[in-house]
Amino acid sequence: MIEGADDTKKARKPNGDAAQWNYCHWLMKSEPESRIENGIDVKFGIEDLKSEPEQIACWDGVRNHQAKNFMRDQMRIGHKAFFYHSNCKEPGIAGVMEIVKESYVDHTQFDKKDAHYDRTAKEDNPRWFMVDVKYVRHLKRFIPLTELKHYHLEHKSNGGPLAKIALFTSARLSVQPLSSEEWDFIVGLEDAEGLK
DNA sequence: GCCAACGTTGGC
DNA sequence: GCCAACGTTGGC
Repeated sequence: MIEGADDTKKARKPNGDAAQWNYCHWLMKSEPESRIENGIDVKFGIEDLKSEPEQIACWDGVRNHQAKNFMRDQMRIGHKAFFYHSNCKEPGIAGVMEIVKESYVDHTQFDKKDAHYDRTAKEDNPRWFMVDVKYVRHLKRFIPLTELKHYHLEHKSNGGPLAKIALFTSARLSVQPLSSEEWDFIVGLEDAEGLK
């Protein structure tokens, strides 16, 4: 069978919204600084991903249905994602990773010792899914949230690729889609000088 | 540490 | 199915 041939199920769109786009660029948030949740440190920054065997890790712990649906229904092998550092001293985009395994059951939902244990999840009817990501590279420079916000506000007023970026229009979503225009604009920033 | 924004829960 | 109360996210 051809890879991804059973797309009827995986590619179905929420609410049958015909206007929904199928994305192939993503932004995924993780916390690079130590924080204890349910007695467990949830720290996982881009350096932690880089240190993993083969620089691959499962993106576990997502406990929001919209974020999960993006991973389960739309993320495909080869898609690129920004590694975003959240809830830290300097929030922003640190680097690029690649999806290397499509969605499968997030085992941590059944693990009482995990920070994101979900007592309502049942083994025969899992609620949460994850993908595997591989470190690709750091951006040539860290792109701080403040800079992205600057362009977002400017583009909202005068037009531009970041006018509707989910980072600000769906700020709390931990797995976000980006249009190709948004992606390209942000990648282009690494060669520009940061804002003073 | 504060708290605004927003997602989830549960009573009715 | 509404919506108030509550919980979480995440910038500041």
